[in-house]
Amino acid sequence: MINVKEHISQLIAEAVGQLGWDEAGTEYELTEAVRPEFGDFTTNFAMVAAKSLGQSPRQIATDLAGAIAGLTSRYVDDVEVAGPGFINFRCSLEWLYEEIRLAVTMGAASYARSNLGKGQSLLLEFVSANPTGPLHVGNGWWASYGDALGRLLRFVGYEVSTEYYVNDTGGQIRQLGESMLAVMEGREVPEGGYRGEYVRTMAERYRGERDVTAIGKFAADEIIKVIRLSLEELGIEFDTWYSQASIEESGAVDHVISVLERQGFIEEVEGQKLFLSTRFGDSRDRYLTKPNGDFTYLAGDIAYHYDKLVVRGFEHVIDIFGADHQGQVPSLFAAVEAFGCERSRLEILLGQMVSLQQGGEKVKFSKRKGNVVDLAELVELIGASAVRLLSLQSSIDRASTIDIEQVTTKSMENPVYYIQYAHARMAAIERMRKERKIPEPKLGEADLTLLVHPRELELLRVQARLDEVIANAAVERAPHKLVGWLKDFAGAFHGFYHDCSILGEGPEITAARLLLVDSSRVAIQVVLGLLGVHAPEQM
RNA sequence: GCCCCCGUAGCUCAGGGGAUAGAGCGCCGGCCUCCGGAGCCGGGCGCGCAGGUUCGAAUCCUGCCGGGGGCACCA
Repeated sequence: MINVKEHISQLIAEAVGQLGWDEAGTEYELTEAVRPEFGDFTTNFAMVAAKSLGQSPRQIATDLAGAIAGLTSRYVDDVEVAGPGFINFRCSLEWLYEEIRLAVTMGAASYARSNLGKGQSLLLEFVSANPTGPLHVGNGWWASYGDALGRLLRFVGYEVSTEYYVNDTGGQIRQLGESMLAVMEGREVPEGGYRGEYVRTMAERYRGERDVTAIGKFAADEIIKVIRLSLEELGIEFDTWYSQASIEESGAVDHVISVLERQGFIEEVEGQKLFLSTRFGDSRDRYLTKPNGDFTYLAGDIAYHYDKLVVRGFEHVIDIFGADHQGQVPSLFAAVEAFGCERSRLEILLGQMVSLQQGGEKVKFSKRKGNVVDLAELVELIGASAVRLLSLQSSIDRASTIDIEQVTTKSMENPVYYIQYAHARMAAIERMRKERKIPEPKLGEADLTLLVHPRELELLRVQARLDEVIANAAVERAPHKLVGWLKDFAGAFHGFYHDCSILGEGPEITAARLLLVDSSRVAIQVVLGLLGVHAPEQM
């Protein structure tokens, strides 16, 4: 079994050689044709090489197409020049049937896998919301993104660990403790404190000492349990939960500061440690300690990254931040460089802000009751699959607005049903096959060349794109491209299902179509799995 | 003031150097004696503005306009 595109690339290389052109380094593209009359694949070779060959694109294309046509190929039926100098390849349908064989023999566990990552170890940190309250819908959006990205990178051959960095120390936790103490003593919650219902609930359950630090720790631990649970309900589990407090207690922060000091990147200013991050392109130097001697947040974060890159030694580290944290990006990169790591080993992905509205009205992410801003509530309402697919539809580079009303009441706007329905139909066909006692088709016996209906071919074409879609989504850290593929694929399947009777047109065509359905099912399961969306047997 | 992201159809968003820019929703019409109609088919003078690079720009560069987010010894 071969990859047609590689095959065509070889033909091009061979033809170029025959023509005596020295164009080995030409960065041309070989892409799927955008329209049927352009064949199956297209290359822009002639346009790209025009300058260095000193000939017109049309002339180059004509010569090259002629040379390629002289080569024998099992897959390429026809080569022609079109437009400004495109070379279009028309292929026999065999390459599409190969896709069925691949999918059916490999199954959902290995079909479309690759080894782009070459086993590189990678730490993916995401969500990391402060344990001062339950997760809101916005957290869930990025959580789905991070989880899908992790699955995707694992699928293409990275050795991925996922991690949640727990900010279980510092001012916000103290604030949380003070808010709870105030509730317990019947006082007004202090300015800037936490006043959600959950604070009251925890206060009622607390039995320990009336000490702000102890209470804060208790509360953070309780909230982490809640967070963990709502993530699990979304289908997300982390390999590790990494405690900020533990880093500070272990002396790792002191250690990393001494590392920076030895390199001469720390200056003492009135007893405070100042990291000279401007030397590494930051817009200002950053304090690592406060006047009272406490570490700043950045100090802990630097120690945390030192731990990831140096102590634990991950080859590559990805952080997913909200755009509201972009300010810390230059400082972190400065620190990474200062403690002696290649900048490129750290990758920070910024998700643009997620906001909520309810029937046109903006809704604040307040922790008050009433609005469905709580992630767990939304998951309960529309299900994990719907939440995940909804959040994975668009790029994280775009600030998105979630309309609670639209998402919850007019759920037809959610493509999850359309996509899952395609899978449920595939499963239904299999049930019907058994019910009608139609024999299970065998790859070696069935005649796949019976699959010539435009709907069948369209379905296979979409499926054949999957490799590239996955690779692209992984490289661009863009799992939403998988959703785009799913929509196309589900659409192609529904069209096929509508126009082609699978079980009713005689045993030969039935066998071929059943294999096509099997193949489709493998493909869709792979992608649903990457997104963490359930593939239902029936709906 | 400086930095990051985004302006694509009425709305929500894909496409991010290639040949005629797409989908969903909404709106208007069709399609079930037949494997699930949560489906299928048809209906669309839309890339914020102005320059530039290129054989070719929605896509890359510059400027402007508009929206979001940053610019802490907070987290």
